[in-house]
Amino acid sequence: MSVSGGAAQGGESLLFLTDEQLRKGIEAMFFAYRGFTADPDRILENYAYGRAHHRAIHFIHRQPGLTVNTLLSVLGVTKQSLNRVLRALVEDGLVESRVGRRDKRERHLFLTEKGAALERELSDAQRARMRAAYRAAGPAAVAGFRQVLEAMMDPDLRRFYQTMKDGGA
Amino acid sequence: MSVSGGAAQGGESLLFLTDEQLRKGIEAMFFAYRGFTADPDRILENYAYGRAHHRAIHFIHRQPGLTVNTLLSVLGVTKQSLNRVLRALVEDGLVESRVGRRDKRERHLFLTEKGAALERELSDAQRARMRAAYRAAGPAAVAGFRQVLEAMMDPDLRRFYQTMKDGGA
DNA sequence: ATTTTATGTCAGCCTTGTTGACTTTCCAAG
DNA sequence: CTTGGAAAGTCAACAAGGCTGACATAAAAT
Repeated sequence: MSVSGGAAQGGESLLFLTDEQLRKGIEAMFFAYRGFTADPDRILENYAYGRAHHRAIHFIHRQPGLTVNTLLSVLGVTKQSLNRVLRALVEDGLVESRVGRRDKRERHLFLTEKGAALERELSDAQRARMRAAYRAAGPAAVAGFRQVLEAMMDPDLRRFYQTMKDGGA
Repeated sequence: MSVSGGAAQGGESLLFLTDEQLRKGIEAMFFAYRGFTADPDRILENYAYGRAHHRAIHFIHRQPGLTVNTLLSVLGVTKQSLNRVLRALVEDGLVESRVGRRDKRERHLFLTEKGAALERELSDAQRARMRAAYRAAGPAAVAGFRQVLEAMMDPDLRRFYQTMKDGGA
């Protein structure tokens, strides 16, 4: 139940590790994620796309030329599921799929200008909320926010997240 | 695109508000949320339940006796969608639905012992990851984490979140 | 008493996830 | 040069969990 005791422990109180605090953290994640996706979701309704399309567009923008297989593991869905989404985006002219030069089995994905425009619209909205939250909380809180989130990721994804740390492709 | 300039601003640098930093925050949310749901999802596979059941169970545990309508707005789904989930949980004997005493239109929801057991199994797993992340990041980071998440919520949900701040019902 | 509102249920549809089976393309090893 | 296997794509069928619309019943309001 409570964290190895409950009262103050060493030099630092460990009260932030109580079940109650952890529960609040869980709920905070849940509610915040709702807010996090709300604005893009509203925009996507105007096109005939969903969250799945948004995610694909986001990472193609972030790493132009990434392969389908890479995108698959980043998104954590099956190729069949991604394929449906990708096909729609290619047909609609938002994404270009180029056969690999070295390995022609691979398809490298790029946003077209039209795709980039939608990406901008979506990420502008999402960043606006993020910016407001960051500004309200301040730089120290933001650092903590990032630290906790990183610690929460699965190791594989954390590695991926960190390699694309501060630059697109 | 950078934040109102880019260089240091007032007393504090505003570099944490650049588009790059915001993008990293967005990705951190995405990857962390995957980790956040991974453990419960694995457990739920053993029963025939999904994330939707988990969410219902979580909030019924947190506020025993809450009405269907309240749960509806907390979860942000339609009553029809919730109904399907709730019906399964009631039929399987995890949730009890009692007619309201004052207003007999309302149904008040409670976990049975069986429901409470599943709740424990799920939240133990989720809290274990949360605890590890909290411990790794430290109390100051956790405070920041919570601050940013709160700032990211829609106002209505933030109010709800805060009212059930530090005690179930 | 009748109408209106709140609540919950049922039926049917859509998106997006899943598995499984199969083909095509192509690299690389025998 | 042939063959084995990886990468990619396709088709089909299905499940979870969103949605809307129609409807039943209880409570409240007129």
